Amino acid sequence: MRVGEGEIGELSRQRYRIGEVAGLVGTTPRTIRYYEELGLLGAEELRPKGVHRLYSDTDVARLRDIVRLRDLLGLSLDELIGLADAEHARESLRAQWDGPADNRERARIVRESISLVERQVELVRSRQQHLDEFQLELTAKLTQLRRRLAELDS
Amino acid sequence: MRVGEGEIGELSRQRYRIGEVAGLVGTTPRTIRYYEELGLLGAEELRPKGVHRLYSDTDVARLRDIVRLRDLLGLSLDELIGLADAEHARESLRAQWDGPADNRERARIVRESISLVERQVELVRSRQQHLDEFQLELTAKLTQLRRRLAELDS
DNA sequence: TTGCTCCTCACGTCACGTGAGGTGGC
DNA sequence: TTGCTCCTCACGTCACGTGAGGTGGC
Repeated sequence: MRVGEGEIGELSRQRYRIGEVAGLVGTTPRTIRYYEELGLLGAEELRPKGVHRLYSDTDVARLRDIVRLRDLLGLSLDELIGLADAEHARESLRAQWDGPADNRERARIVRESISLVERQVELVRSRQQHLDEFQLELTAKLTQLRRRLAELDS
Repeated sequence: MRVGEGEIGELSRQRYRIGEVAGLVGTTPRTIRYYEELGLLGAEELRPKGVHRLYSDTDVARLRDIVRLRDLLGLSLDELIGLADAEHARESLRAQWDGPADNRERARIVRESISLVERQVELVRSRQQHLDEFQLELTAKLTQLRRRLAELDS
């Protein structure tokens, strides 16, 4: 988190306002503020009170992931904090990346990210299974009902 | 809802206590009471205050469906009320079934049930699609991370 | 009779929604 | 300068959780 920078060579250092971000990820400003309060987006960044919040592309990507985890897997925010640490790890990775070349440390961080993403994949799979079962029951119900209807119409 | 019955020929008129039901469907007594308060289980049945609640097999099946809809699709209780009316329709169907033979009315109820179940199937499908997309992104992330790790280890 | 589960308030909590009143940037 | 979006309290709401104190059935 370098301050007072303005170097050349930084592509797409786009900044978004909270309303834009909300629109991009499909949520509300209030929710984003709440997540910041909980520390879900990383350090509140010592923003002086009253000043408008600004978000980067990585912030947007992170929020999108969080919202998806929440909506698709139904995780509580407490559980989300654990999984969102994957992004935290990746950020510290990026910070490391430009620093001194400690490949051991870099590998450790990458492995940590991998295991977190693997856990997410597992959760998704489990969800899909439950949905598959549910769908089977529903279609069974449907054929049953249609059979009954056919009997009535005859 | 006949009272004071004890006829022969009624199979499995099993009655469950609220704690048993909670265990069977994977929720808590408090939640079941709350759903009854909202009318999700049909008429509160004029139960005198303080008397223990008793549930039938169909109540259990209904609750199981509600809980699944809630957990897998993330529906609000307001939305659930609409979908739970499928069960309501089926109950009135059953009531009709033993009554005078009005096949037209029966067919109407069955068609209504069908369309409600079809809506549920649609919701499930849409969920599955989103999960599929999410999983694709996650596995893409994974191969990316694994590649990076391989580079580091070399 | 003794436990265990049930009952009804009723307050607490989590994850935000919704104004109220005011300030800031294109 | 005028709107529009942003800001911070702060109270409301939805979907329950969690005791407190008491009653009921095997």
